[in-house]
Amino acid sequence: MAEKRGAGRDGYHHGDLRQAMIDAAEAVLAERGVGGFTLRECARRAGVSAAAPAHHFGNLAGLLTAVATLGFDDLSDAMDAAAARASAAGGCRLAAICRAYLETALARPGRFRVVFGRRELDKEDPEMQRAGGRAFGILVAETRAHRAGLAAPPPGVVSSETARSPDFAEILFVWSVTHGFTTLFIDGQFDFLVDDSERASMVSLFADRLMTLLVAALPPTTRLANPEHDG
Amino acid sequence: MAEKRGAGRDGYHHGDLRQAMIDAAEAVLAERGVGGFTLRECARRAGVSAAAPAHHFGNLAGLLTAVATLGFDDLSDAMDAAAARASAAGGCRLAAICRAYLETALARPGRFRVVFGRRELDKEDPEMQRAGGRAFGILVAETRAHRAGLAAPPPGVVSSETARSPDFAEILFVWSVTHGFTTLFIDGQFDFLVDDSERASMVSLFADRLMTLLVAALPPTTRLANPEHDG
DNA sequence: TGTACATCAGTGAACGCGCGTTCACTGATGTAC
DNA sequence: TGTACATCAGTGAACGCGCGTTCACTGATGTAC
Repeated sequence: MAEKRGAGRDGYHHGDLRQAMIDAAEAVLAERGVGGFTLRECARRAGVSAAAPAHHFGNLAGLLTAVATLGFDDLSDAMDAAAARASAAGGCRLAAICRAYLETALARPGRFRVVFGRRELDKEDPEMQRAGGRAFGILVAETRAHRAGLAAPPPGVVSSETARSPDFAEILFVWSVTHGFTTLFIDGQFDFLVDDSERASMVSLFADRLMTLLVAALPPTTRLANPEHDG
Repeated sequence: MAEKRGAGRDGYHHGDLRQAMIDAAEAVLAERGVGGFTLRECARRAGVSAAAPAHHFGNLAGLLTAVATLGFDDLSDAMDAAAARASAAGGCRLAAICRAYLETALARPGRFRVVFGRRELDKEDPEMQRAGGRAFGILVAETRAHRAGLAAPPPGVVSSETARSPDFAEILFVWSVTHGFTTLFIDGQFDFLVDDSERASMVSLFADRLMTLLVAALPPTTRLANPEHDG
């Protein structure tokens, strides 16, 4: 568990400590969760002194921000891939991206909690802002395309005025169902309802039924896409 | 902020340290959130040594469990009251309890996070189990009554077999939307979309629209209440 | 009405812990000449 | 091809902190007789 080696390991310099720290962070998150996450423990696993990470991340928030950025991009990648698969199979893209959101979180709950949780991140970090905007943009675009009856969203439709758009409530609705189920599940709220052996099959079963309800709930856009609004 | 006095304060014995600790815990949660919550800080605010709380709560988890129990009962009380008000006004009870859930969380986000978060609670505590079951029971009963077109749920209908009932997905759906919106909101995920001054009005506006979508999404029960199932 | 005594609910000091960060330092590398 | 030197990315020790919990203790109360 020590002895992570980068390409240029020479006994003194690590070679790729930045990546090694991020890998270690993932492992710590998986084993101990966000609450047990510490800089020193990550440094220990990367086989490096407690002071070394400061050269790469500045401080704890810097490392967490890097993890959150990865987490956002993971969500986006998973959603994009799921949407493409759904299109190819003639399925519902919106249900597919919601399910991808859930599954990404289940695969790495610790990382998911860094992304959406309460530990201090560097909110101004441009990489993280980009990654967050990308993920949100997918959700917005797919929700709109679904309501408009389009096979897939055209590129580049998401504006920064989303919060004032007439379909903001529908977007939040989709996000809320998906995020709510995900959060309740990974935080163990269903544990008292279903025993361990059934939990995995429960996700699969209920995720499908939830997505069906969700998709059915969304009223289609009443006019053609791109109406004049906000006049 | 020190000098909390119970009925029997005598300079040595506190009188009602148990209640004072819970009050202090609420204040700490409000100011610092779950992450900054410590036993010592609560003891300080209650004006008592760090060792004193052990006589009442055993340990940190004991205090958190007491707070979570209160949190559950708060949710239940708010939902019950909202449902009664909705009935009296001829409104939708289900939308009313969901909105009450949201508003209870917004009023005390720290406490809400203790209830649904990741800090260690004593899961075996019978009072907390009772309170949790009560809150969940309201959600289940109101969802069923709504789908069945009843004006209000009959008393005592919630069985422990909820997870196997045919309407479990609908129940989880209602919970997910409500919990998801609540969580996203209190964890600041909408901050980048809406500025501070607009946030309060946003809750009010979108909560209504979300509840409308949610209620519209629920298919009515196809048969009369209480079909034979699970045979 | 008095008194011995058990019990309860505090005190304050201490234990041992791990944390994030800073600091002066040093080993290794790359570059200018 | 050799060498001085700046820069980068490590080290290890230390700082100061606050935490949860334990421990022997003690002040106050209530109860049995």
